[in-house]
Amino acid sequence: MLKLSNCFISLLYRRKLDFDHTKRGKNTVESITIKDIAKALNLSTSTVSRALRDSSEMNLETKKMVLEYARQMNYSPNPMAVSLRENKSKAIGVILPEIANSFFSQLINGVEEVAYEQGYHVVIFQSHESYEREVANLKYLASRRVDGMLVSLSSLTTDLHPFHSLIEKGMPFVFFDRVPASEKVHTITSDNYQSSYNATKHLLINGKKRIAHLTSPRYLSITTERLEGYRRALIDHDIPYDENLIKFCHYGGAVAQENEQTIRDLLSLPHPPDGILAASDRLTMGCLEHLHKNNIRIPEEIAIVGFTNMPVAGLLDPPLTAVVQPAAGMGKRATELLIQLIESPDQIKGFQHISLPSDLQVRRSSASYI
Amino acid sequence: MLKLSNCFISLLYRRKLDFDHTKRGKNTVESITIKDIAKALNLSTSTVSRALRDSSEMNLETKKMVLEYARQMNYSPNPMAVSLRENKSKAIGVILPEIANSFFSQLINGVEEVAYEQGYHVVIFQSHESYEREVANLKYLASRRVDGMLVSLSSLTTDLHPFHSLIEKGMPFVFFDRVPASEKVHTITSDNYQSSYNATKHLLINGKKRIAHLTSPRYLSITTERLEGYRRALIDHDIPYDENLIKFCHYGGAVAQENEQTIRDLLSLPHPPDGILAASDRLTMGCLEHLHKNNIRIPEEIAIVGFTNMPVAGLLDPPLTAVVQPAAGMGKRATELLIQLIESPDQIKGFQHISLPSDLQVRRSSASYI
DNA sequence: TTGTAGGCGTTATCAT
DNA sequence: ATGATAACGCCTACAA
Repeated sequence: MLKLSNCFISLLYRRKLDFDHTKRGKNTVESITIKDIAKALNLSTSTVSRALRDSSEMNLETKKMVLEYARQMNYSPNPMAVSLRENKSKAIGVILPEIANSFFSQLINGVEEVAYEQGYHVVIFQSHESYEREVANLKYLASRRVDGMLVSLSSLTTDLHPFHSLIEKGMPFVFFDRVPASEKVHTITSDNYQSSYNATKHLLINGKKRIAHLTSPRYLSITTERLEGYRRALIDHDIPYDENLIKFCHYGGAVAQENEQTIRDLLSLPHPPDGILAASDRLTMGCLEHLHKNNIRIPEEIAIVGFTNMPVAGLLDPPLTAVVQPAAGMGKRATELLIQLIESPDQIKGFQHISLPSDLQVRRSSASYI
Repeated sequence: MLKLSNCFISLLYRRKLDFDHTKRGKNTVESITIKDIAKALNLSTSTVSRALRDSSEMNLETKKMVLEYARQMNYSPNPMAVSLRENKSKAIGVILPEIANSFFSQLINGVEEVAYEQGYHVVIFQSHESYEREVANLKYLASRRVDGMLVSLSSLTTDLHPFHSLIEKGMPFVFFDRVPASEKVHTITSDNYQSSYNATKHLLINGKKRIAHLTSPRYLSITTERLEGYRRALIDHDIPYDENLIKFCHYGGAVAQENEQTIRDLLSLPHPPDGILAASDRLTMGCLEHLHKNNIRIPEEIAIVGFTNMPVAGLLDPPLTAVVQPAAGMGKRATELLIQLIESPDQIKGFQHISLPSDLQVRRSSASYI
């Protein structure tokens, strides 16, 4: 039986000097391997491996010794070797429009929470609302062999072929928020129809009669769902639906110029709106900025309700009525589902379509009495 | 010479069915390997490898054939195998307090831009201002064998040993924004002293005489630098430095309760401040919220200047005078330096300390005439 | 109970 | 010009 001394620890991560048989990456941090442990304890690598995997078919003494030594040496298995063997990377790829956005960064928080808990790491890519970059990210993540992907589509994505071809090849996918219209993918969304209905109804109840809807491109399903909620609320309150009041923004708000132009168009209508329902952070802020610039009183002349997760909504001028989506919750649910798809796909029958409730936070931008 | 038919493409990512000699991860996406190419073209793996690496010592015809086939099959090398062999992961670890924060998410944008350009991927971890989580992330990233790390310290970090021990073992590190006071690390910061000096001077010029400074814990170097700028501006304007007006927030603004209490303490001083310089998003918003709640007029009763990168600063009530840090630029510079440290450390002599200029955007919260 | 051998995908070295 | 081999670190079927 070997006696283990504490000085073992000092060997940890030593740089190997006997290292010239091949030109490897220099200046890399070297860690202890199973082979090192085996050598040190006069065992074979398989025995060490067994001990570390806590096999039952072995001498308890040996196992204890190995585990103790490994602990002292701060051993941790080389993830690259494990990945290579298992043909999985324990990594999840995330593709979304941008992270400098309250909604998406909260979403990522939810993703990370679940992922790290389950031993996955998260690799984040931004499409910046560009279809090309989205597809490039997709390819790169596939080539990096991530175990699964979470995606929120760019506002410009219409061709879903690249996604479907990966799905067919067996890559697990879950879409959230900006999901494809197709029924044949897993999706996590917030209750777009209902929250849009409620927001519109709220404006109507506050006496607004010409409510504009500023939204993302029409081929996104969140757009059509929100539009439908908006439309239904109008119908339920006997207000005519006017197509001139619906503005689809190609870049989903990412391009300031487009926002500016759209809002200007809206305000210069022969019969301009007295209320606006804006479908994203950017669109909402664009509105606010433009109304400020033109000294239009909010909500008296024009009321605003915006989809936004910004924590400062209440500190804006005026305090902003907001549809707050359960971003972190959506990230968590999506990740839970994805990991299930990765680890036990047979348990999941059919395609999941999960919808979580949003929260309408009423403030002064839509209700002058507050 | 083999003739290549287009149907090769359909083989891509096929699921291998002859796959029972060992229990591998099921349901994984299988990709084409060098071995597959070799078999298909009746070559050895070494020849294929050589062709793919564009070796000059080989038949041009063969090379062309291999490359064409690989292209058709959409071959991409298995990064796990490459990593294992090269003992490097082409991954950069990032640890920072939180991503749901304009400054940090812009910082990440900068990091990603450079990293992906250079073929690295970025793995992001949040400390959520907890020292324990920070250290746990550090260990995890080390065990994942990232090639280098970018770190912005949690507000509670005082013990830098875990970092230094990794640095000694050869792990490349670059700190940004919240950097250790030590001279013996690479750092990227904004010009904390100067921007704080300018902001304070701006308040003084606008007639404020009792300026409070709401800031992060005192052992962070950004705190001492900003404090020094503030102090110097007071001295230069013959205003006495009053310790009661300096409030260090243990959690750097992350805990709303602490912010609230701190601001309340400040306002209930026998001689309360008429101006506040707040050192972070959270602290600034905490102030704003509290002043709103108590109907204190900004800037007449109390003026505010805040360090913040929020794009909506100008839409707040009142529009907020902001010290805007070059977040994306800091991320880029940090990543460039880190990649240099990883790939050619010999080129870098001594420790780099890069400081980038901030921008003071004057709005109504500090200047009633605007 | 433990050791040996082979393989995951890639590439450098040596041999042909 | 090309092929065989070994090695990166880990795991496991099989042999001892």
